Amino acid sequence: MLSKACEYCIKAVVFLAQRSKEGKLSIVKEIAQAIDSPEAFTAKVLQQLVKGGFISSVKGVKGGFFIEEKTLQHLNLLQIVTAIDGRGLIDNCMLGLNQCSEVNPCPVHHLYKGIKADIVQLLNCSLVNDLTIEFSQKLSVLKN
Amino acid sequence: MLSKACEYCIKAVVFLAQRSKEGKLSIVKEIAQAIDSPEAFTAKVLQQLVKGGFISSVKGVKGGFFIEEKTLQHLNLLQIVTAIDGRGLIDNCMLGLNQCSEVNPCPVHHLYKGIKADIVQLLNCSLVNDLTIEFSQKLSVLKN
DNA sequence: CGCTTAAAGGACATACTTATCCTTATTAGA
DNA sequence: TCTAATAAGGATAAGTATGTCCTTTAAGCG
Repeated sequence: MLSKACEYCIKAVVFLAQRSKEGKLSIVKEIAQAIDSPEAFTAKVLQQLVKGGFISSVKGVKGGFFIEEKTLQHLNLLQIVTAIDGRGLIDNCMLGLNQCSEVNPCPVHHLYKGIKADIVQLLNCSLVNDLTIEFSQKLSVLKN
Repeated sequence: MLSKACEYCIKAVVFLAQRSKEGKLSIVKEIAQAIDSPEAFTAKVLQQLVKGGFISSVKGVKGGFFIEEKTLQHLNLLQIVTAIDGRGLIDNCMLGLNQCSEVNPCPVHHLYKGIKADIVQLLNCSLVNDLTIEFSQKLSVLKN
C-alpha cells in the first residue's frame, strides 16, 4: 500500500507537528526514536519532506526539524503520500492495466473504484493537525 | 497494492477460466499474450498457482494449463492474493505498526479499517467464475 | 577563530521484486 | 523409439526499495 519511506514520513510529520506546537525543534535521532525507524534512512526521507516544503529544517547546533504553523494548518496525508510515493495508489488500476476506465474496465474496475475513492478521501481528509491532536491526547500511537 | 506477480496471476486465471470452459488448454505463450505479460515470468507465477492447487497443468505436446470445473466454482481472488502476496494487504497496519488495533490504534486506524474490510470483501466476493463471464461478454478486458 | 552539533548530500550495501535464460522432465505423435 | 512440444526447475541478471556510512555544509557558542 504505502512504501516504508512514506510510512516513516507520515509518522514523522505527526510527531514533528506535536513538537512544533510545543515550540520545539526535533533532531533526527529523536524523530527516529519516536516513530521506531532506522535513523539514517529517516534522515533521507526527512530531506525529501524539506524539499517538498512540508517541513522545515535548521542546521547546526540547536538545529533540527519543525513544521511552520501556517503549513500545518492545511497539510494533509494526500500531499505527503503523493510527494513520496507518487500518484500510483491514486491513479493505478488494481490489475496494472495502462488504460483502465469506465469504458475499458479491468475485471475489478467497478468494484475497486469506490475503494480507491475512499482511500483518496481518507488521505485528503486526514489533516496532520487533527491527527496530531489525537496523538497528543494519547488516542493514537506512532510505535509499539 | 498488489505485486506484479499477483496482477499477472489474477489476469491469467480469468483468461484460463474462460478457455477452460471452452474445453481448451492454454500454453504459457497464449496466456502471456492474452494478458500482456512477460512470458518467462508468467511461467514462474503459473507454477505457483499449480502448486497452490488453483490451476492444473499438463506437460508435453498438447499440454498446457487449465482450471478444473469444480475448482472454478468456488475460486475467488482472496485465495489467489493470499497465496501469492501473503496476508500483508489484509493484516497490516497502513502505517506499518506491528501492533495496531482498536485499543492501540495508529493515527489512521479508525479511518482505514473500513477500507481494509472493503478490500477483503472485494477480493472474497470476486468469484473468478463471475469475472470470467463478464470477460467473455467483453464487458471487461485483461490488456489494452 | 575554532570547536561542536546537526542537516545535506553522495556513495555504497543489502534485500526483495521482477525478469530472463538454460537445462531437465514429461508427454503426444510419427 | 525418436522427435517435437511444453511445463518444471535452477541459475542468474536487472531494477527498485530499503538501509548504512562517510564527507560536506551550516550554524551556535565559547
